[in-house]
Amino acid sequence: MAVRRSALKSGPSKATTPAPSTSRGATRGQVDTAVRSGLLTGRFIPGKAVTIRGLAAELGVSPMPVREVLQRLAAENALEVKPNGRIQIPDMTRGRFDEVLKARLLLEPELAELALSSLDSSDVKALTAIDDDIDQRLVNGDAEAYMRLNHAFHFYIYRASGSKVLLPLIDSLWLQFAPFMRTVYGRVGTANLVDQHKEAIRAVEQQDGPALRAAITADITDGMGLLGKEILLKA
Amino acid sequence: MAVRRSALKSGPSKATTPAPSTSRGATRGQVDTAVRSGLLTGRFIPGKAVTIRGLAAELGVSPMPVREVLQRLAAENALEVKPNGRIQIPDMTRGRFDEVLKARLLLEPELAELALSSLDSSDVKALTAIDDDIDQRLVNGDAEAYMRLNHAFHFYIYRASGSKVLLPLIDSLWLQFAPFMRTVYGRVGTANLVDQHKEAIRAVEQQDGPALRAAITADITDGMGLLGKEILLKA
DNA sequence: CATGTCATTTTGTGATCACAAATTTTGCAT
DNA sequence: ATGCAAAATTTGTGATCACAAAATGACATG
Repeated sequence: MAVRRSALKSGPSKATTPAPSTSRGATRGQVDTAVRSGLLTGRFIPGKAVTIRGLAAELGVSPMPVREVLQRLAAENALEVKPNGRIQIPDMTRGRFDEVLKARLLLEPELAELALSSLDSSDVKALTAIDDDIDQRLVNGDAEAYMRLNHAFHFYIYRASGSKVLLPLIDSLWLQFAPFMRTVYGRVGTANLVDQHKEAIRAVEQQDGPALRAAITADITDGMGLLGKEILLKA
Repeated sequence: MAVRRSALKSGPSKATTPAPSTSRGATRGQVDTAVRSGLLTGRFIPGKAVTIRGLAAELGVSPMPVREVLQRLAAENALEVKPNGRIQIPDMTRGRFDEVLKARLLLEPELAELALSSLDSSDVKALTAIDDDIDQRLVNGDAEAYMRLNHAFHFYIYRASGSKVLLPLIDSLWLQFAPFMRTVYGRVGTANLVDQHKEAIRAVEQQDGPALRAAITADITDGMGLLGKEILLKA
């Protein structure tokens, strides 16, 4: 049989270890990071099933840590456990989409404004670097890299807030809409995507709360509202 | 050794089975329901450790389903996995409290208004029944029953929305603040608690969206804002 | 009486197994 | 070919085990 395309381990096995690699929950952390980043970059297709043994084999670990990670992600509504126990990437529906959009608009501008005072000029530089990278990827049509960097941009801001409550909620939202957005980019491409990142960066520079809030709001509306609704109308 | 006080299996083993009891994830569903309701009624004390084997023994099941449920609840920030792997009820801090309050005020009025059109006169009756029950428990000082009923009141409304996104987020928030609120009620009692439930019911009767939103907002502010902040200032 | 050290116990983690349910494939009859 | 039943496979679940790390308690030493 032909080698099945792996949804994980994309690049040449990058040795990045955001999760503890040698301490208590080593393997679980590794699996968690792998699946999460896979979801956020759209390497999982909505509706497709995810099997414990399959993932375990792909990652070269035993089924145990995979079981726990999948349960964990199911609790965050990033995965769906069907009544027969099968686990799959949830399909996006119009209602779900509207709710995610609404929740994002409620929470993300709030957290961005909360983080504003913790961001200084060095952060502006970092954000600018990410945004420049994004512009590069957009013209190249590299949807996966775009999604990863767009996530990095937003969460660079949000994480600065030091939030322990709002941030996980937003995390859950991104995990829910990311796989669907990937399919959207697959249809319309990434070349003519627009974002409000430069406005956001300027707002950070000037420590302008309302402006940052407006930029994030506009960015969400542009990114999700315009594209997503159009696609979903066909369902 | 003396019989240790069990945090679960409170009453005379009520045969309520909200989760599937005979199908695929039977035991896991049972454990999940037990721990969740334990958290929501404040039978777990913040800072206290929760052990897998301990819970498994209490519930008469093997450690396996407990492991998965605890991971699941940790993903919802209802439990905290410390770096050494130990699991405990998170302590409430001032920052966390403010964030939960802020998130509740953003999400709950929104979802209530979203649910409004799905609520009819029969729901008004049900809500009134719950609220009458609450009034009874308040004077009797039954904090645990109060918490359970207050949760039932709010989520009766929220659930009517049919939400699959906002509702889980709010769920997570309640799991986070409930154990702390229980300790608050333990200090100040429940006799002089006030709520805006009757205003909420009237708003539902009249299908008045802004009024319902205002009632929920006021209820959250009264219930958490006033009491909680006072207690937390001592920390 | 305080304090550090060592043995004992507890605890989470990863692995493996057995089993039932569900899916998929196979094979046969129409 | 087409539909259908039965066999074979896959899959999630719960249980148990072995192991290392951590917490706890006992105890000796200052």
